[in-house]
Amino acid sequence: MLILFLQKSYGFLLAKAKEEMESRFIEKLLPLRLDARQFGVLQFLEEYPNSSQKQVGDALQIDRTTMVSHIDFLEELQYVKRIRNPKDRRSFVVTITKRGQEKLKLGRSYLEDTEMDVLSSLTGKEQEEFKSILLKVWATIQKGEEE
Amino acid sequence: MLILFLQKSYGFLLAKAKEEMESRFIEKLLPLRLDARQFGVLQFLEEYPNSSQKQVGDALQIDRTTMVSHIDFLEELQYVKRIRNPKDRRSFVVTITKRGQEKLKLGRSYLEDTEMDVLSSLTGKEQEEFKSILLKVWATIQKGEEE
DNA sequence: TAATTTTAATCAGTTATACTGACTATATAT
DNA sequence: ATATATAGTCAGTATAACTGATTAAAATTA
Repeated sequence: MLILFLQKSYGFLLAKAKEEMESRFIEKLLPLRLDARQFGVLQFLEEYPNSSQKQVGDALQIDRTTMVSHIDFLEELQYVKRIRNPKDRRSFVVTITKRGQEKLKLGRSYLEDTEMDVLSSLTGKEQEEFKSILLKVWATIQKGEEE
Repeated sequence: MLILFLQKSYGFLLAKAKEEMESRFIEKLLPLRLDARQFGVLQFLEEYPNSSQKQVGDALQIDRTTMVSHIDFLEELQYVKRIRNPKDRRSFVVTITKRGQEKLKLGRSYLEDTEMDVLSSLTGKEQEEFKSILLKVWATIQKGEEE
């Protein structure tokens, strides 16, 4: 198939790379019964332990009602626990369990495997450049969101 | 907010860049009454005129029943026309109309504007590298799909 | 201190989107 | 001539996130 306008656009190429990365990752996550979003929630909770549902949602841009379902789900799998925050009894302190940490560790290795598969055609130097470019773009996006 | 594991992952950064690109593009497309997917269909039809719904769907990975809705929608806006293919009366030849071409042209300029906005923090050289890296990744993905 | 407003989480119901599977009409293969 | 495969359609389903109302608790204000 000839090169299309679409295939010369950053937007299209980004979307394709993202889809490929995500679909491969989701497939690897399947046995852990997690999707990419839920993996993200777990990872956030490990790095920012005892966050509230609101804090997780704000950081990962997940709607409050959607957060309820995610935490319900993760709690059912015993990957996290809700504990009432004694300092603010409206909110929960959400903690990742031992089991959750184990799954998360596996998930991280799956993510790294996926990334290396999808980026296998790039040289080490290109991979570095790619990361640094993506970080620059991310910084722009972050700046835009502050306003 | 400190850098998270997530923010060091290609998958996460790709997803964020893609989301930002897409949401800004969708917003710009709003007055044309198109979303990114429908824009893609129009662009494909301009480059591969007289494709069938199946051919568009195969190229852009859109399900056959979803293609029906997209073409219904585009036809209602008079951006495309369905004409029975006399050589195979099961299928349609889908053609982009004059009006569709005008909207498409506008859409392309919006896409280029969006891309330049999102990638504004990159130098010209970095933008080139980014494109060439994304094309390499795309080639890998394509190869994987052939099998 | 009492009354008011704001906030975190929840829940029922809605919306958007794409999908499954059955069906029609036509074409291809046996 | 019969059987099988294909393009497109449609009704109904699944999924996922969202809207708006509600509860309980906290913060603000009077």
